[in-house]
Amino acid sequence: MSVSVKDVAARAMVSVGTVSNVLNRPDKVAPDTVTRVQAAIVELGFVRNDAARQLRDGRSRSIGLIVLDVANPFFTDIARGAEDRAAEAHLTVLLGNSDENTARETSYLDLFEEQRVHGVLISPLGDVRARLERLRLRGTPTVLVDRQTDDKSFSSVAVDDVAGGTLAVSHLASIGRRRIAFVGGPGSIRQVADRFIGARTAAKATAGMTLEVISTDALTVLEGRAAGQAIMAREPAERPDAIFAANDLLALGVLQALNMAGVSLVPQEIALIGYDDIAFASAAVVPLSSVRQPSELIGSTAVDLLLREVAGGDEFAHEQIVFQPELVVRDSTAG
Amino acid sequence: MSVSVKDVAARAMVSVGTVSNVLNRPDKVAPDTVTRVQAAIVELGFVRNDAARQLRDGRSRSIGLIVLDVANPFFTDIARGAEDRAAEAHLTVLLGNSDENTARETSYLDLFEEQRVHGVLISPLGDVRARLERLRLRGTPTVLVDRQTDDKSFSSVAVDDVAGGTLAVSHLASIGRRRIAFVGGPGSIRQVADRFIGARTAAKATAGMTLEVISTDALTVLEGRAAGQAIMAREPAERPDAIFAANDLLALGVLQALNMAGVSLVPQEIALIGYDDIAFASAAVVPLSSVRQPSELIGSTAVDLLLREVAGGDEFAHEQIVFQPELVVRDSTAG
DNA sequence: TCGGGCTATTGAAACGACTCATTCGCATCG
DNA sequence: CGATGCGAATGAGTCGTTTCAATAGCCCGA
Repeated sequence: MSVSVKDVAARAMVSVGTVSNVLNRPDKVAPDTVTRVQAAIVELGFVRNDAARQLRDGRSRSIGLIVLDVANPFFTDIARGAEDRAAEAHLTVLLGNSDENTARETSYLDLFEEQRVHGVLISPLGDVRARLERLRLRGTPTVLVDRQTDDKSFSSVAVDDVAGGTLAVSHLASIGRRRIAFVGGPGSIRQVADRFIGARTAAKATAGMTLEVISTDALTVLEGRAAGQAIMAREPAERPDAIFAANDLLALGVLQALNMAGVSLVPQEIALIGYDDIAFASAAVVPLSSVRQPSELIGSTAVDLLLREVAGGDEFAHEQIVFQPELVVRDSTAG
Repeated sequence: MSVSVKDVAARAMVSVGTVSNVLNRPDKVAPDTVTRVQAAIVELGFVRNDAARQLRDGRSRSIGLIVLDVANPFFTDIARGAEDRAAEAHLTVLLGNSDENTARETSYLDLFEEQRVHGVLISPLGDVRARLERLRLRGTPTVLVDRQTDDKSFSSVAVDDVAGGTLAVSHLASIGRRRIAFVGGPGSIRQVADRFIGARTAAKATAGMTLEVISTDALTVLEGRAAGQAIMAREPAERPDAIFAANDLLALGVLQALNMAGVSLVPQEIALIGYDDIAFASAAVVPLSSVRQPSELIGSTAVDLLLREVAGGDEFAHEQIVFQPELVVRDSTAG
């Protein structure tokens, strides 16, 4: 059925070893032999069988990436950064979407383990530490993405979410807002928790500021809309005068809800700021203020760290890289 | 290093064949043997090596999906639909992003071929027919996504883009617009070409309607913004009174540009309609009218067709499925 | 007690590429 | 003319799983 090195060897009248050499170290083979073998390859339409290669050297040429939500441009940007850097190292990225669901997260880890993946990049959801330790014992290193570890046992690439939260709420304070609502959840997601901590810090530092939490079940446009509707259901006096949403998807949802109410409340009545600065933020009903993270850079850096771990072996000092977020002010927090 | 069936067999004091049977047909094995083997598996932390399985049965348990742009929510939706359906059949989806770039497209096809992928779903860019024929000869069927074939030699799932184009422009006509601009490109992308054809048809059917083309190099927010700026650079009298953008990303970009100009021109001066109805369309500065496609359904249907081809063997009658698009009217074409 | 009919288990072969110790052929040198 | 050195080519063995024909063991009926 499928053409194998053996067929190529037969046709070129050389041994399989030579074919393999032509494929992998052509300089070790006499020029005319190379030509002959390559001709045979073309004539027969030979294509390497990756499974056989993988079997032989015990690991695949892919790295697994598990993100919380592919529908979130922040993560597709990370994926793109990772993919580009991986391609330079002749590696492929397998993209898994945990969808903020631990079962899916686990099932992707299972898959990656069966595939003997080169390494794993993960934006973890549940408590996967034990799992990752096991992978490491097997020789598959992990880099945590968008998350710092408490201990130093893993490499990680993250953005300082506490600082980001502070950035957002300080900004709201600076435009005179005092009754802040934090929209986000579940709190088990570390990014959400940290952004809230940062927000709380800033709130405490501001005289007369109150901070309430409106919690959501996921970081999606839909959940944001629900939160926005809950706010609009209140008496106007009971509403916050500023909202900090844990990410842009939520913020856009909130914005939709506030706008469906008819009058345009943002930013006069209610200021709104999101997080991630996805491409759509600037195109929103009211261009959205946000906290920008260097997403592609996160992805490519994660791959760099991973490759370093792969090369370094066990006795590698894990590295924790933390980027700083950046405030982006637009109309939604004007005045 | 890695634990193999052999180790499990030794520990459970059975043969490797029996371990394999426990893994694949536990009903053929005596109950207490099953228990013993499973215990050994847990104790040793055995995980199947996928490469070896693939090598054995000649193909992987993945299907390859090549899309034009992962940053476009339309395609991530398709991917999600495909992934869910594939998971039901215990298959994985490898997502490749051609980025509207034939070199990348080819390189993903190479990769999938080396991986002996189960089948390929592709939203083709260049002329890949020959390539796909070759894959088919190797036993790897293809389903074209978001594209109908001219001949009937491939299965395909598509949406009637000509109808969609007509839908959009007829709608613009119905709200009294006559000087239409079509923003889109490159024309080599079939979706773009078809939507334009549909637009032209509708334009011709409308008395006094003119249709100009403002062409772009890609279907991105950035390109859309450039097109919008080009329009704003004109004398107001020279500007169109309605814009049909080939997709929502472009439309959002155009919208940004028109809005940066300060005054809010949409929809009074210029009506705007996009295509795809991505989730962000309704959250735009001016909620965007669009033409909706059933994206997740496209993805899952494509996998269905693919599986049918895999099962059906060579003598399978290829199926062409065409969905109808649907007009979604929002503020950007109000009045 | 022997044989037939079961079920449970075995173990070797096969999948395809890669590696590496070995061999081959040839030219150069003493 | 034999020894030495060197580049080129070889081919068996390996990776881990699955398959399948063959075997082992067992019970039951004749």
